[in-house]
Amino acid sequence: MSSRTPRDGAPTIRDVAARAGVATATVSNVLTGRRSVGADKQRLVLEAVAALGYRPNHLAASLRRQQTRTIGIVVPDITNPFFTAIVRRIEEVAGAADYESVLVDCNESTVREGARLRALLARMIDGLIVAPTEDDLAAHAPLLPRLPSSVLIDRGFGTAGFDTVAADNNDAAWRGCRHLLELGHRDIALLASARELSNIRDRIAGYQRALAEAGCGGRARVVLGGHGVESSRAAIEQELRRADRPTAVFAVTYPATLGAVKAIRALDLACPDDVSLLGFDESDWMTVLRPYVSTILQPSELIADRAWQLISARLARSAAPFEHVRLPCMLAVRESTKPPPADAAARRHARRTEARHIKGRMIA
Amino acid sequence: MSSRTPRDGAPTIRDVAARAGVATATVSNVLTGRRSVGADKQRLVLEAVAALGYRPNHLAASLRRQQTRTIGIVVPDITNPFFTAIVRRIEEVAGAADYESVLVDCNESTVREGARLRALLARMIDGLIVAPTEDDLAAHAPLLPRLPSSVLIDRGFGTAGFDTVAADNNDAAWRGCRHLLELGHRDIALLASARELSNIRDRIAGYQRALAEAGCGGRARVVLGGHGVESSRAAIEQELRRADRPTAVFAVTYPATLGAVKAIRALDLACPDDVSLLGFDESDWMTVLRPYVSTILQPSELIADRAWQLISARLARSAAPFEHVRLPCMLAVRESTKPPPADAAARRHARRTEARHIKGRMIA
DNA sequence: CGTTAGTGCAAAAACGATTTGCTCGCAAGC
DNA sequence: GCTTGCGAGCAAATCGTTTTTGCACTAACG
Repeated sequence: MSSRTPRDGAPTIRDVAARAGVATATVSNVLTGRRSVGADKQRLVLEAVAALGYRPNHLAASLRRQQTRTIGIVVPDITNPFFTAIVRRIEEVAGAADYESVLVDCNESTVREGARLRALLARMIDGLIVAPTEDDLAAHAPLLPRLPSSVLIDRGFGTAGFDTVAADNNDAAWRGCRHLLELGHRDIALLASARELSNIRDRIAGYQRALAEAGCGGRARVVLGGHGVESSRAAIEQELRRADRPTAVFAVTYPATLGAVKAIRALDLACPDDVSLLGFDESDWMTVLRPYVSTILQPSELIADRAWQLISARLARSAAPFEHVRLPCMLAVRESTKPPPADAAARRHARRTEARHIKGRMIA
Repeated sequence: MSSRTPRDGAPTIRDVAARAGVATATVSNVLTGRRSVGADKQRLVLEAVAALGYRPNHLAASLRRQQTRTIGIVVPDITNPFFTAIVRRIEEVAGAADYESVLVDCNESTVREGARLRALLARMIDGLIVAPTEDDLAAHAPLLPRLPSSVLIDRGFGTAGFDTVAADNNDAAWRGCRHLLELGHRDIALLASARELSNIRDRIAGYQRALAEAGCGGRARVVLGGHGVESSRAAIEQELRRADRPTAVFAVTYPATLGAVKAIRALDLACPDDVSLLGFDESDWMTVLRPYVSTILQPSELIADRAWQLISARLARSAAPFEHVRLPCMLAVRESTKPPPADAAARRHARRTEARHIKGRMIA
């Protein structure tokens, strides 16, 4: 009956207008509420909409309005519960604001990140929340001018020109390290992934700061284990095999934490009797693991919330100066961190006096 | 210089055409390769594209072509590693085929699922891969006619008219239960989430089938613990508190598995000495948990791959009859399943004779 | 009583691509 | 030599909305 009822079946705004006997503009106004419409026409339109089961084509609206109500979420590894939680939360709050989220998992690969970012930008997404695989987004320089309003989360803060949201990594690592120092540890190995990430750099810095304040600035042992569980395990296992093995391991990454647990298991070391372990992030399974590992908890949901807030503001054309949010972490002291074994203290003492003996006045 | 160089900066196909001195149709033909274009014009267009840094607006193309090269992925809980793996894989293979994935996490809520599905459909996505929160998609009946080519994964196979991909749940549960039976267990509790899900129903059926084959059809104990870890823990804990507690627990869900571990811990039962545990799905953390829990491994990546294949075919307008793929699971026997304790056998014997005594000939 | 402001509606112009005809040469076939 | 066919290229229509513009009509104000 109406001018066009093609096989794809979806009625258009014109069908509605025709059926209601009004202009398409009126239908649009009724539906969007941008301009007032007389009560009678309003009723006619609504009836026609209901009768036809009309649902506006979001694509056409997006094209016209030049905004898609879609954001991109780019993470290096959705398998990491820290990112899983963030993705989940962002999807939730964005969805509540009627924004769709398109997901990209780059698998910690910069080239994949570039390719997928390119594809994303062609879609005219309105905003982007990204945890980059590298610290310098300039790796994707040709894309940068095209970037919609974006928020960087967790890492990659080497590139200026974005809002950023992250845990207060420096403080978190500082507090974690202090906790170990207060227990009496002096040989604390830090197990991190890679120095190219701003969050990791901050964590290393916090660790070193705590060490320096305790007068052990020279004892920093930073072990780089890469992004995976296995590479982390291998790296820290090697460190734990040494005669002067650390009395405590501070793993500052989720995979590193699991890697450290595995290494300690593999070497048949007792935790925390032989070696203390402090981790980063959390898995439900930790609650049933003995010892229940002490860990630093990042406020992942808060990070997601703030990221969404910032993107929201930018979407509303805010031209406020870039914000750099740092959220405090929680140190959860559980069972895996205890004072170092007595013989370790003795060993340390021996080594120290020996060193004094050798280097003589040089330490003074 | 060109007719329009607005502040949003993005050059359009018209800008390219103007600069190259050709019609927009020619630019389109060069870029899409649908029709042949003379070598000279081709060069001109390509130069103009490069000079302007032109990137086609995917939105406009989608509107015209009536396809967005976007699929939706709807899962009940992305926090569950089974779904995390699937989402990750689908995003990967879809991305490789230049499809974007928009993610929806329904948090096991049907109303949220409906709302988000509605929003998704308005976007003209080309395909949908969904693991529904309920068995019957008819809960969202008004949406059904609008559904693009969709594949159901894991569950919700109560609704006809879709391709489906899942683990062979019946067989998996059968094999799991047989494993426990062969170890000598006769009191095996099945910890599941809810009967409304086809996958759960299949698992229950497989469990019951194995029991029946072993002649213990009457001993089925199905415990329903809901979707969460805590509710599962509470449910199975209650069961384990009973005097005639089961000698083995078969948790057929990822959260149920963790819940069962927690319950066993909470009751201070020894696993597998007091009670055996067989789980479903897997977490990296299991490898460091003692006992290393035996479990059923679903082929999540294969499920994702097959789902994408099916969607792919439908996107290419295949009108083949609906396919129902069932993929075999792997039973990983590790440390948490052992023969039942001797006294349990004794108890069982006692109970049986007692029952005989009471019921007399009735059993015969 | 004339002017202004305000309201409600229809028509038309975006949005930025793809696709459909149509024209124009030019070469091959009869 | 005339027609047929084909490859190239262009103008215009199209996808389905939103938004602007212009018109007609009413109410209020000077």
